[in-house]
Amino acid sequence: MKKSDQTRQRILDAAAVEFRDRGFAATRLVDIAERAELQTPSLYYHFSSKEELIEVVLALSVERTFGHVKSSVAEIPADQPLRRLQVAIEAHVVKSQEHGDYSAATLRLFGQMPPDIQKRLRRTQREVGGFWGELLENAQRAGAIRADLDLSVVRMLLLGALNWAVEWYKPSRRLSVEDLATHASRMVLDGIALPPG
Amino acid sequence: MKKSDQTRQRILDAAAVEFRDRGFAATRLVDIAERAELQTPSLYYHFSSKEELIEVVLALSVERTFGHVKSSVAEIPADQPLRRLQVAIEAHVVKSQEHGDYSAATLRLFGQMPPDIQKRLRRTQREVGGFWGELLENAQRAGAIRADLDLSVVRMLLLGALNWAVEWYKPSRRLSVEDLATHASRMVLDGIALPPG
DNA sequence: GTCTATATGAGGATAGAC
DNA sequence: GTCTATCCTCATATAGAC
Repeated sequence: MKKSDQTRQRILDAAAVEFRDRGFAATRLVDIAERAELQTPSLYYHFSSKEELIEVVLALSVERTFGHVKSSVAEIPADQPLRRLQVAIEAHVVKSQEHGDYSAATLRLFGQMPPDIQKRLRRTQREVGGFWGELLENAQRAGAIRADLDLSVVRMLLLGALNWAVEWYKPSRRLSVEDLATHASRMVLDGIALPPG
Repeated sequence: MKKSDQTRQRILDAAAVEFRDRGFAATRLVDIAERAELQTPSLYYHFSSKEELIEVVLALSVERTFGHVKSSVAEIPADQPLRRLQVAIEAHVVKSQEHGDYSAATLRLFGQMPPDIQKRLRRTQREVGGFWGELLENAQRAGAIRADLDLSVVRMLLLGALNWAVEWYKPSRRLSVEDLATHASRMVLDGIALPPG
């Protein structure tokens, strides 16, 4: 890796944290520069504007998590649709926590980005939505999911629960990321109520 | 209601929309003033600063939804803990959608507010958390919820799914708010998977 | 690649009339 | 209560040296 790439990475990591904590407009380039340990104008060697910075942060966030979800699911045979769903849920939780700064920044800022930025990012978002939609549809067609559920609603409730975890989860001895992921998949798939009887 | 109160309400409604769409720092007082149909300096007759405005929006948001949840749950006997939980979930969904501008603004901006504002608002947040925690604990003690679940994790996953709905749900003939609420309670309580067999 | 120095525009807040 | 006019601070972005 070239030195330039390392600096670029440092800037992005710093930007993710600052954007998450302060929001887009309130984040000053000098905050990002300080965290990345260089001077403000040096940022412009790597990025052409503050908007380009946030756009890269948001794009990386989604791509990383989704990439891991896709590859994890690919390892499970298609004839185990419920197991595929479980793996997807747990992979999503684990990976989004792994770069939680980026995930949380995306969660908070995406909806506030100017329309042109949102438009470019929505391409990936649709791809993600389509992938989860297929996972759910395949499971429902196989009779593994209740037939009377609206899967687009389920998908959004599900992703809401998972994505929101970056807002509150902090790794601890009591609750590992894997425990969190397991709780998520169990709640969504089996529910929290004890089956009657 | 005095005229002053009406204007105050118009300003708050306008502020919720603008803050939600642009974030705190990027929202200009002139945007809020235009939406509320007055001039920028007139805002200062009703509020002493931009920060006071956001703080009132955030406080109102949580109080309204939580107030409705509490009063809805109070109508259900304590010996039906699962039913109480279901009612709480559905009340939370319905009421948070009812003033969706405020809810979405809170969802996006709370974590970005300066520490002193967050601190003051956390009092109510803890109250809300405690209430949901008791709902879950009572149900678990009554044997209605799986004994091996960490209820604080369940609570946060659950509220994440519900709160995130203000980001994506739009009322339609196909899916009423009540349908959304039902889907949420069913997913959380019973899960989406068909019981085996 | 990173720096110092600076131009420039914008928005929160106040003064004071009506 | 709401207005017009204005102050003053501050942050993005650029110029240009090293």
